[in-house]
Amino acid sequence: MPRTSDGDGTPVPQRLLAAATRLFAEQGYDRTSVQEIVEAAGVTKGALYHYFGSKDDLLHEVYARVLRLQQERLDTFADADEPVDKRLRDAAADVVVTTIENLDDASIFFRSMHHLSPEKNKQVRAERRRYHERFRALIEEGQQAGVFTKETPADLVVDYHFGSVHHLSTWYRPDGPLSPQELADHLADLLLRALRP
Amino acid sequence: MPRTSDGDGTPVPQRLLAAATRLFAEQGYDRTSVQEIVEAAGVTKGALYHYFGSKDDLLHEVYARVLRLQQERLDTFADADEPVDKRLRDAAADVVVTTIENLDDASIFFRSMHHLSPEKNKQVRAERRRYHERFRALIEEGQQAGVFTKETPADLVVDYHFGSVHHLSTWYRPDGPLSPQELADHLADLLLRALRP
DNA sequence: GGCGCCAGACTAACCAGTCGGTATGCCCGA
DNA sequence: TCGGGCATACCGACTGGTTAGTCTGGCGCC
Repeated sequence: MPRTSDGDGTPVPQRLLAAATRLFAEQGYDRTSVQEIVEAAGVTKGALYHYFGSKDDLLHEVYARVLRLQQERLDTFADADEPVDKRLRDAAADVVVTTIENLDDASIFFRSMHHLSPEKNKQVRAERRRYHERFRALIEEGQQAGVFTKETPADLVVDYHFGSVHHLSTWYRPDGPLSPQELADHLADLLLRALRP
Repeated sequence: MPRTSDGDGTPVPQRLLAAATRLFAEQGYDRTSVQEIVEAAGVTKGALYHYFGSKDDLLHEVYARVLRLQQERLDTFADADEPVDKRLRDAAADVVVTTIENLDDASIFFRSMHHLSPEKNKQVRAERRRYHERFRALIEEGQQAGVFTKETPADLVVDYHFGSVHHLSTWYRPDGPLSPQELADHLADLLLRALRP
């Protein structure tokens, strides 16, 4: 009964995406063969190339999914009806929690950018920039309002914080002493303290 | 006259290392063929395998060089005869400058760890940990002395800062408005402000 | 009877590492 | 001072294995 799914109920494209995400995170993009992916998803190459144009395409889909999710969440927090320092704090903490919940995505995101074709890379960078700008705007708003110090350019602060978020996939261990939320609170504290006038 | 160097004066092993560093940073480890490396260095495979055991070995050498340099510099700053907040500030700013001066090394470092053989990976991690501990000790010393807040565990602060340093290779552009030193000062400021009690 | 969905053999390209061979300088005995 | 043995430094063709992507065909639903 071949009809976009079998065995378990999830559709083939999603199974492929899930398998690819896990394998890319574990072994890296180049070290993962298309053969491995299709075996992990319980299908064959025919299926993969039916739904995706190339291996590169598969990677691009992973990026698209992550970007969409993060942007949505940021918008939610940034648009909330709260004082700017609370909005920033919530957004900063949320991105940490979300990243931890999708650690595979995160390690792929930063480690495999250069495997995307130039045009897809450009596209991802553009979306990434939008995200960055939104976050920066939040900080600038606080700086104008006098809630945050103006000593450090907002751009730098954003990169400082996201550097640490990016780094999470390198050192965070689920069996560590801190829950994702506790960790997120700490990191958000660091950011907010660094912004204190 | 083949005798460890020719054309320019630099010895062949160093030429190979330099070529490999550049290419690994530009294209990633897997995307760089041994053939490309030897061509960039102006030799052939015979030469490469004469000096290095494997492609993996070459990568390991890059890591060894970076680790040695960073550890040396950290030790210098941490052992200085200065108050703890100045020592931390200097160390934190120096690692930024050094990283910018060797951006290729930095992007390889975090992007290609998983390409090292398991045992070499372990070795690199161990050395990395030593570095981390030294830095953490500095922060803990300040916390004990009451110069830094104890609100955030020292470990976390270290990862927070190095996350941003790591991230540098992603967004830093030499033609940007800030000199490496200015940027380093800003990032060190952020760290110190986040640690203010 | 056609179309979406997929299987799996096949191909053309590439790549790390090997290996037999060559060239050069150095040491040491005669 | 000569020469021959030996080590170091390197060359480049070759091999065995792997890989992304193609293509032909078949199965079942509408």
